[in-house]
Amino acid sequence: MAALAGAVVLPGQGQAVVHSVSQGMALTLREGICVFYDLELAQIHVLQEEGQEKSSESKATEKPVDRLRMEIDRDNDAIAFENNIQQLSPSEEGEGKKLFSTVGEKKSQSCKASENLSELCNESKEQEYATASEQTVVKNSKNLKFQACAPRQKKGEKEGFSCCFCSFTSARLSNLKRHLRTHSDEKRYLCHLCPKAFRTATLLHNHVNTHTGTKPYKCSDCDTAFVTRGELSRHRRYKHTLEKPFKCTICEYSSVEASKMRRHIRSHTGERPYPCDLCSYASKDAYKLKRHMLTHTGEKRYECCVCRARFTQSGTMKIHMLQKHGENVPKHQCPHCSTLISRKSDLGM
DNA sequence: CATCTGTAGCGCCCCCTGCTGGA
DNA sequence: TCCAGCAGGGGGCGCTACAGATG
Ligand SMILES: [Zn+2]
Ligand SMILES: [Zn+2]
Ligand SMILES: [Zn+2]
Ligand SMILES: [Zn+2]
Ligand SMILES: [Zn+2]
Repeated sequence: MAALAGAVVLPGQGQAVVHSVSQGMALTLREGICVFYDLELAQIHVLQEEGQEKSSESKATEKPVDRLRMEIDRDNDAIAFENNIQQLSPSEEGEGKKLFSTVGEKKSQSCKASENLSELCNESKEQEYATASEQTVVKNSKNLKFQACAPRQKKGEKEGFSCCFCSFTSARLSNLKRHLRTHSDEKRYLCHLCPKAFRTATLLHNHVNTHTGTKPYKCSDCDTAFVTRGELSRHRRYKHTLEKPFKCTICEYSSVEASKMRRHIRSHTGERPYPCDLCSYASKDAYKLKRHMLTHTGEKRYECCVCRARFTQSGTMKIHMLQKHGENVPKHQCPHCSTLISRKSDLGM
């Protein structure tokens, strides 16, 4: 298809990573379709804030903040555990705006903070490394607190158990208990191949599989395999079922992933949540900002394997390959004369 | 309780496209 | 005119974190 000049295989393109493409199979997305409603300002604002927060987080990559938040978390734990579970009236999500609203309220909680834990955890903590299959317990004083945290089911209202740290509610006590762990920094499942730690055995198992290359979930339609079921499911939607649950209400665009829809929505709103620290540029997309940063550093990650010329973007190098080193590279012919132009964009004048 | 199953989200990288300005 | 720089919109995947439901 398309693929300018066909699928030209570029011999070892510099440092570019070549991803294998897969193909696929069939499966049904059970749930309905999530519609992105017309830019309700409120929601957009939520998104925006979230985006900014994220951008600063991601580009900062420093830990100080996280450490700070972790400490705050610890304190909260200490305090909040007494108050414990509360009954909250959920009733949050409206039906349709669902996605946006969930997105909006999602990040909330300081749950995040507990995520960069692995790095902190693995430093000291006498960890007895677990084998791939089994796991050992890392001593963590926090456990005790949790044990003491006896959830109480409030009277009347909606029955269910609510978390006192966030808006989470569950009809099952067991799920609430499990949820509570997300507010702690405890990660008792240790990888024996790297310093990472996880909260659940499944998580560790999946992680270890990424080390070993074990991919239990094979696509029946194309032989591509994945570490998790979710990856396989997504792959099938992309390659085989073509299900795109997320629909834009402003245009015809639809996507397989919610994050793609959010990215797309920004093309409508013009929102640019990822500002550059060094200039006035701001991006709608985190990766675009990263790419932009290369213009400040001068880094040229892509090298032509033939002439060693270096380029800032993989696409630019690819074009270079075609124009300079490609045989029978189709040139674009000017519709008005017989001139052959190597670049379509140069046809414009 | 552990486990299965499915989703949410972030990140990474690629693709293609189109414009721009200097050589 | 050529060509590299560089931004916009989007596809596809890697991996982690969780929630609902079950045994
Ligand atoms: Zn497949
Ligand atoms: Zn590991
Ligand atoms: Zn749209
Ligand atoms: Zn900049
Ligand atoms: Zn070259």
